[in-house]
Amino acid sequence: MATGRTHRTATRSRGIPEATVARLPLYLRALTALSERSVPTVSSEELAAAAGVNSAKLRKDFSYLGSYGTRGVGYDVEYLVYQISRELGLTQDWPVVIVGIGNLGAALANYGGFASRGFRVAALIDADPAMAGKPVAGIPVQHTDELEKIIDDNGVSIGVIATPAGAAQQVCERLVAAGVTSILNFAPTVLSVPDGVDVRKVDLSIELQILAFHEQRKAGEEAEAQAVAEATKDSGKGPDGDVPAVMPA
Amino acid sequence: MATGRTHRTATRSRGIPEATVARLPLYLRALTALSERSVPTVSSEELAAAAGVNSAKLRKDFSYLGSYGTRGVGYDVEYLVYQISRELGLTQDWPVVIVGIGNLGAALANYGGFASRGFRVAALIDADPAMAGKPVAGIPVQHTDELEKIIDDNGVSIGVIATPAGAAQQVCERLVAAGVTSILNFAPTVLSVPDGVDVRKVDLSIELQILAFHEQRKAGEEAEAQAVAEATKDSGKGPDGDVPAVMPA
DNA sequence: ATGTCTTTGTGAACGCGTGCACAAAGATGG
DNA sequence: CCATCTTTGTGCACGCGTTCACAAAGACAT
Repeated sequence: MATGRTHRTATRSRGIPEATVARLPLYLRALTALSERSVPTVSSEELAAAAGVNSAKLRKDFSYLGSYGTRGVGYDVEYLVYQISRELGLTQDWPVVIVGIGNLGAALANYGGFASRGFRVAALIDADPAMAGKPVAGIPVQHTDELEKIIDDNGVSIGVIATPAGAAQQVCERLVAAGVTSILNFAPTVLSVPDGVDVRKVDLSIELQILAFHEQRKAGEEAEAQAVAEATKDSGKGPDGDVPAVMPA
Repeated sequence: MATGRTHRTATRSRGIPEATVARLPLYLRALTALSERSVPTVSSEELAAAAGVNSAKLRKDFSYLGSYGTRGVGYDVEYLVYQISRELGLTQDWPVVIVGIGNLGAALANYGGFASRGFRVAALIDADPAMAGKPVAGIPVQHTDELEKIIDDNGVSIGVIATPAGAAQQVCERLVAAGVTSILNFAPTVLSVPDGVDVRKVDLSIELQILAFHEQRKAGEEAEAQAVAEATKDSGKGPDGDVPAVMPA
């Protein structure tokens, strides 16, 4: 979240590092799967494999929460599920509004992963009057005019923005003014928000571009000389395809 | 296990830090906006503000690419757009397949951000025979049986998985076997892939859970004493509000 | 009870990323 | 041509996150 201001206050929060917080949901998911298979206990090694992380990292992560394991045995699955859920605040109900019911907004509204983890879609909001009243995922879409009232009535503190980029900042400001303090932004824009408001960004285009970078590098390692020759038509920059160390000024 | 370290050959890549690569698309977007407004040059300070990052960080990021700025002036917008595009591999065409045309898959297919950045949706693939032939975003959906042929015919190296969690690993293996080496995974599962294959994950549920954590903490800072008193009914846990260190099992 | 075996919890080292602060580079004006 | 002013490029220090490696803790068998 490079968006707004410093989240320094958030980092220091409670001794739990941000990186650890980001992994807790991962552990929780793996643990829930184990729980459904009625597995009573699990070792750090096994759980780490299921979550796709290093076992030492997992143990250190858990150590921030407390000593919930038993040496020689492992972790009690049910107990750990509860502890992590509580730590993440999932034992309470989080009403969420989704603003912008296009393709993506509709997909989010239909996404089952929300309801199963303490999140409840309190309302769907769209600026298009033609959408108003139309049910999406069983919930009637409401017009943007109602935004403030909806937030207030439902005590919503988490908002999801799935509008076009042009509308995102304005929607963001209205959400914040109405009392929302956490925003999940799918619009390809940098949102600026006041201190105390958390913004997380999900950007499909950026993820693909990062993949493309690595993909290009992989391809370049094979047919490298060819690519360099191709790029040499440049101004004074010359071939930079692979020269790793020094760069010509 | 001697040195069970099979991953991270990618990190060292070309001297460009991973964190920098992740920001390049951000800069590129800001630069493109400037380009459309016909702004000829931009200083690191201005561009950093537009991208929502620190200006020193931006300059350091660019320094990994080369010396593309002019002291006392700033950066030439067009030139920088080109350089970053090239660095990210966006000057070439990347055919992409999307597997799993549910709500999310359809949203992705309709997402304009792909086409505008060198990505081309080569095919939509779904396991449901009823979907076959049905056009989504103007592209007819094809059945999973065709997967290998599609990948091969189009030279696809990037795949997007938008299937249910249960199908993701299997789809992943087929994609990889067919020649895909970069995967963007929207299914809430940990994919295991052979070395040399890059996976990036986008998980809506996890993002929300991270927000919930911060939101809970924010709420807890106000009515903290009350929450602690409430939680004291626990086993041996006692007040967890701020005692991070020792802890009886 | 005692020894062995398994697995946790963590101290310490290391590497990466960030931000400061400044010298070098170049533009601009006289 | 020289002085001044702007802005880049980067050396350096610091803090966070990751990983190793091992002692402590407990289960379990004898």
